[in-house]
Amino acid sequence: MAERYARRIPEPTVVRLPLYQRVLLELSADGIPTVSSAELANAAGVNAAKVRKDLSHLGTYGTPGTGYDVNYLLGQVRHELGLDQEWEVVIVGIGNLGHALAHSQRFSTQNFRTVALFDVDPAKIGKLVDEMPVRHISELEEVITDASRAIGVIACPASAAQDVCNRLVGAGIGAILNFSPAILTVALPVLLRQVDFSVELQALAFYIVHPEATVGSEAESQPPP
Amino acid sequence: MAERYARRIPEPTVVRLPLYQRVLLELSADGIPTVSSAELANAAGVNAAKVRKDLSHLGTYGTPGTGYDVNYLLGQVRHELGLDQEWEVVIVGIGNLGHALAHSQRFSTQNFRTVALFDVDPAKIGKLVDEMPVRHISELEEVITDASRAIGVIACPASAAQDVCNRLVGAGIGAILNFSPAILTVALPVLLRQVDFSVELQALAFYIVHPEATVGSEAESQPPP
DNA sequence: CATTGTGAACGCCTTCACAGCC
DNA sequence: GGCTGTGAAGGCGTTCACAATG
Repeated sequence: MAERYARRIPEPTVVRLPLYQRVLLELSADGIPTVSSAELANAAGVNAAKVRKDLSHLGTYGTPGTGYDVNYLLGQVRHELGLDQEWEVVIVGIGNLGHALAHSQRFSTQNFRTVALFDVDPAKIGKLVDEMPVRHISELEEVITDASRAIGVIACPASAAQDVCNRLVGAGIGAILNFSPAILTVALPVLLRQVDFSVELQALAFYIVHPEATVGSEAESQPPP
Repeated sequence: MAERYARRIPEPTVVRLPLYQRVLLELSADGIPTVSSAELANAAGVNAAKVRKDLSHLGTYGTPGTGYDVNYLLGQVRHELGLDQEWEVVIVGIGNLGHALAHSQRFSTQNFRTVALFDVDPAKIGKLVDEMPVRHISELEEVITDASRAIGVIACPASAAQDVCNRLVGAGIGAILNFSPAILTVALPVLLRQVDFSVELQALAFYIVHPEATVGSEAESQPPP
């Protein structure tokens, strides 16, 4: 089946697809054959209209009166997310966080495979983490095979992040996930996403200080009969 | 100076404030007295109009023709984020990630102070991590003093996350930062934010598979003379 | 004269609501 | 009858562009 052409999927939808995927995975494991948008919405913590609109971007996979076939929809969502192929991940910066990421089940499941660990600290190089040797960053280019389809994870201090980023880009990496609090600059064709713990913490503090600014919960509640 | 009343700040702005705060901190450390919205925007990786609109939500702190006074604006932003007071953080789940977070400089700087570590694993309890003993979750209530102003960090496996969440809410915690991939349900008055590595990874994979869906970079480029 | 603050225009996502289908 | 898919409406944040200002 060929790709449908050029439907652009809104980025908020892209970020919710992994949620749906996870819920569908559980439903599938439980042997549940179909879900309605309302059930899926409830499990994912969003509302039903959003689920239907989101899924409509992928195609017409639902059955009126019945809902969605769990396994079929799961396959479609996984295909859309590229989870039916394998992704190589390299982690740069094997401090506490890099260590945690390297161990993480979540990185290794879902067809993301950590293929290399890098650092600059001579004391760390050569050590085995999760049965993988920690290498010096300079070996980056040698280790990655299909760089344009590999994902680089930056878990080093902010001060080194831009340099690491440049090296990753230089090696032709396709996408970067940056866990450092540095604001990185990359040439446009390289994908870049940011995960920043302290931003989340500070946002929480803001909303504690400003309860009136809190936005309502998303999840749907039972409407009165 | 009393709070201005009931200006609601959009959540995208709230999330950008920590970015500005960080940039301003650096500028201040470098002894730079003023910034324009364009400079601040460039350093934060957003555009100038957004910076001005964001800051206008806090008040009228800029000077036409000059820009913003770095130290004054920094103080205002920090006040708005509640960073001029201290925040107690408890971490639940001292696996690799919890360990990393406990060690993290970022959690301890910025007036976020980790005050307790919890787990259920008897093998971990009593161990010292960062000079702090790991306690059993059952001690949660005893350890937290002003729970409503404390932030609970969930770093345990997804399977235990809802239970931990319930305990945190039961102890009267004010806000929760959830690093597990579980979708949590809480009573409304409790603030909840989610950080999910695998979602980010899957989003990156999506955009590698669908280059045409990529949204353009935010940063401003030099306009031609 | 550089730069802010902000109404207004715009674009985009969310929500509604219902026709259509099983 | 239950539920999907979707046009239309609505809401909200972003961007524009310019009058106001030190």
